[in-house]
Amino acid sequence: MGLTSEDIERLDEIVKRTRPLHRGDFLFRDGDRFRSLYVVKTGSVKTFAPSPEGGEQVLGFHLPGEIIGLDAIDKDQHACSAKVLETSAICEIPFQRLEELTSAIPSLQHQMYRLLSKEIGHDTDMLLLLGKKNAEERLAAFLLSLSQRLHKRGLSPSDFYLSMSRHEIGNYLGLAVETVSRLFTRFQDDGLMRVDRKHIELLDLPALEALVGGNGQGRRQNQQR
Amino acid sequence: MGLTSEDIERLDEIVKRTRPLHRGDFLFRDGDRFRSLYVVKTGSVKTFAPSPEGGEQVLGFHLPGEIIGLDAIDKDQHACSAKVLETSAICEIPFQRLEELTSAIPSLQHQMYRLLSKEIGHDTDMLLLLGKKNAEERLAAFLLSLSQRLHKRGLSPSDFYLSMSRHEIGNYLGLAVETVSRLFTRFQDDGLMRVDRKHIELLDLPALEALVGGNGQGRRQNQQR
DNA sequence: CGCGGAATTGATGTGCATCAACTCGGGTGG
DNA sequence: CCACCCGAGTTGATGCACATCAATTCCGCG
Repeated sequence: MGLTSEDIERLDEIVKRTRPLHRGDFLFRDGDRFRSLYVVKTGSVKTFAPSPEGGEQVLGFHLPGEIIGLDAIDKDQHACSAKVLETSAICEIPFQRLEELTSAIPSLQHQMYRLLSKEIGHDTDMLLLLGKKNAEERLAAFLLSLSQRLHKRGLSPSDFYLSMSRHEIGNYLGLAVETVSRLFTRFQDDGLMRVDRKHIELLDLPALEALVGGNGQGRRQNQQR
Repeated sequence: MGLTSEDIERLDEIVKRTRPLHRGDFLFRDGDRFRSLYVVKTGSVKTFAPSPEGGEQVLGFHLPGEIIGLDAIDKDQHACSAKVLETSAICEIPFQRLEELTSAIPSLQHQMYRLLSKEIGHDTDMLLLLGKKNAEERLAAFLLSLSQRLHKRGLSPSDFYLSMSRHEIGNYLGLAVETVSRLFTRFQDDGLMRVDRKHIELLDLPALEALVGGNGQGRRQNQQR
């Protein structure tokens, strides 16, 4: 990716390692001044924004290797909160230092642009999910997303623990808790997965993929031609 | 914003002015190699992505002053298409040239980060909209968004023409065409607005704002505490 | 002037939210 | 160490918002 080992070292120097955080801890809260980006090393974090009516919208679940806080650069202030879901190790990257560094290292600047751009791409995927998919497709997509992201980090793509509640999953996917619960049992009955409390085993990845995309007749699609 | 007039001039030099484009023209298509960002000077553009089932998801409508293509930086390839909705003037900014410039001008780099970050913020708003709002709130939010963006460009915030079809609005908001149509007539009956074909007059901005946020009892909210 | 797609309007169906009741674990304090 | 409690999760019954289906009207345009 065009970074020399010397570059990496310079980047490494500005990263702060923080001691492990625990379930319920906040990385930052909605309204806080923006100072740093955060990278999950181990564990998981959820981000969420308040909605006008007093509820909240879960914006994402962040797994190892993923970065948090990019949306706050614009207003120099966080518009969402980040809460740790389980004991986690998080690195902090002071943004101002990072900006100085990216000015000096073009390839690092390019990486930053890509990172920000990728985040936009993810959001786009979620828009498609929320705008056009039915409940079944949403949950399947969610499970596959977790699976793929864990796999990328060398973890099992088919056997893992959910660090978030059904309520949080439902909120994230725009579904009621009950719907999430029912779908878990349905998927299990159909032999697609095994569910025991927080423990998930995906038994038939291809079938889940077929559910998300190919759409063996899901929702009569929202009037797309 | 920290840019000297000399900086501006340098930026200006790399911008290409293109001759006016017309309804139906593409700025780029899904799959095209990424080369440039585009800025709408006058007119409007819609971006949309194919969905697996062959339909499409409208990702956004872009008005004067707004930038298009940021999501393509990551993969160096466009993941969506951009189609001109009405006769429009569009500027093209070759991204590679821009990157060279932002390397040299820290404050310009900062602006770029902010721009990308802001885009993420917009997407976040849409996620909240699609995940938590009912049809009425979505359409009200859509109208207010147009109103505010036009106003920012010195145009009337309460009297304008829609360059997109009801179908496209519905697609964007995750609603059926018929629902959009019915809501327009309902809003009109309630004295919130006047609708004549593509011509829109917003008669009661405060009431529309109340619909979006304050929620005088919209949908019994999706189980938020 | 007549065609065809866009928009409106009405009737009907349904996916999922909501309401309600019950179960299950896991943590706590006696 | 166990009885209790309480929030999380499951399961079932019901209702509603919005999609879908079906006509009809309305321009825009050749």
